[in-house]
Amino acid sequence: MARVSFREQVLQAREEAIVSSVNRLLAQKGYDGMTVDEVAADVGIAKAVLYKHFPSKEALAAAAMVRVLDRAQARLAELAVSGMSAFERLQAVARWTLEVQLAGEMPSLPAQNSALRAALAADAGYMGKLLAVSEQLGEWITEAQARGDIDTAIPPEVVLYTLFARACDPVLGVLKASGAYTDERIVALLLATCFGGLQSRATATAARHPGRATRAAPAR
Amino acid sequence: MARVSFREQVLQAREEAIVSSVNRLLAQKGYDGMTVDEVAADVGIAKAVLYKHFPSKEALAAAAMVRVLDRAQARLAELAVSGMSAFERLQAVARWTLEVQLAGEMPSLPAQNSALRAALAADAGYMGKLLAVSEQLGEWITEAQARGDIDTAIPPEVVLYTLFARACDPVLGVLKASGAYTDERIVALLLATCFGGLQSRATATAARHPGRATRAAPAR
DNA sequence: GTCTATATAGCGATAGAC
DNA sequence: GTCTATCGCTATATAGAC
Repeated sequence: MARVSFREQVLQAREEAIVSSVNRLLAQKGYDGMTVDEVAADVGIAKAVLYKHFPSKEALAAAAMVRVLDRAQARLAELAVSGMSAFERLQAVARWTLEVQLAGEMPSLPAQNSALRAALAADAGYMGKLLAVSEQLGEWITEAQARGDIDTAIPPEVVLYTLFARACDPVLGVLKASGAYTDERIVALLLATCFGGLQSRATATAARHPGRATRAAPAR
Repeated sequence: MARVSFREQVLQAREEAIVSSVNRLLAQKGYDGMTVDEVAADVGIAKAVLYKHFPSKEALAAAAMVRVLDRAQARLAELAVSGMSAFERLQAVARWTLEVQLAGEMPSLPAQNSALRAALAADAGYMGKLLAVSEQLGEWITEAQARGDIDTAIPPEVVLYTLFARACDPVLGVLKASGAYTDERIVALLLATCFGGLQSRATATAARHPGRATRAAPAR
């Protein structure tokens, strides 16, 4: 039957608490900076207990990534029935990732760490979620391109990677640390640079006509 | 006198070899992934000798960063007398950083590592170079904005940070690893997304007229 | 089942031999 | 002056007490 014992509920609640701590610590200090002792102390349990739930530090990171992908999927599901255009949905997703980052809840993993990346690639749950999210976004990207809202000269997967990269763009942290901008303004600025680029619209339009060379190098 | 002994020349040459190795290893494995033993082995000297030249691993990283900033400064000096517009010079700088990254010669430091960041902030050579490069770029940015080539709604320092961030954009590594693009095309694509944004020009122009909401959120 | 205490290993940094 | 050998510390992971 589907009956879940009280004991199992307690265990699951603690697991959630662990993943939540890992998520925040990964956002604050990154993977290499986070220690397992710290996680145990933050959750309020002994390290040995932590290892009863998760077999390794890599598994902890994977669990945190799965949770953030779960949340992303939930946000995608909301947007799917929102009546927004594909382009607006993509912007809304980008905005959401920036807000998660501002809230200090976006786990950051090192770009290059062969052991960790191998562990993540071997995690079926992580890879499945990542694929599902990527496919949904890919659909919206091609739709936005078909409607003429996203530059068709950019391959869809490059658009996808660009959006993923913006979800952990260090510029947000720098702007936040400078203290010169409100959170709202930071989000607006980063969305503008991501979707609109640095170039002014006037220049971009003028560059469409041959004879001038001020436009950014075309994506051949 | 300015006479430099043969011995000192040898020491300086070795120092250059050390920094060169550190630079490449930082680009390959990142700061946390790089070990001092590895550096010594790569240079072909004993670790103790390494510590005669540089007092710590952090100092090694700082030296590598100073060297890359030196090279950036040299490139800026070339561009300053090139006859290009400010906007074109900024694009040329961005292109150069992408090419350095493609060549596997862009050292990558962790975004969050208090000890390392403190050491870098305390390094006068590093901070001086960083300031000099930033100021030169800042001049070009404001000039490009005055000429209407860069969006004036974006504060100059945000443009600066965006360019710095593109110099270590992980998207380049992903595209390179996919093997689906030539180096030239990768550079073209990343320059296009950075300066031109994801949005198509047609949509961007249409959005200038009120009544539609397809443009990226304006930078208020 | 939970915690204390420890095993094990890797890395930054150094002392001492030649 | 250069290298071998090692120290000391930290962090992941585990065994055994209660």
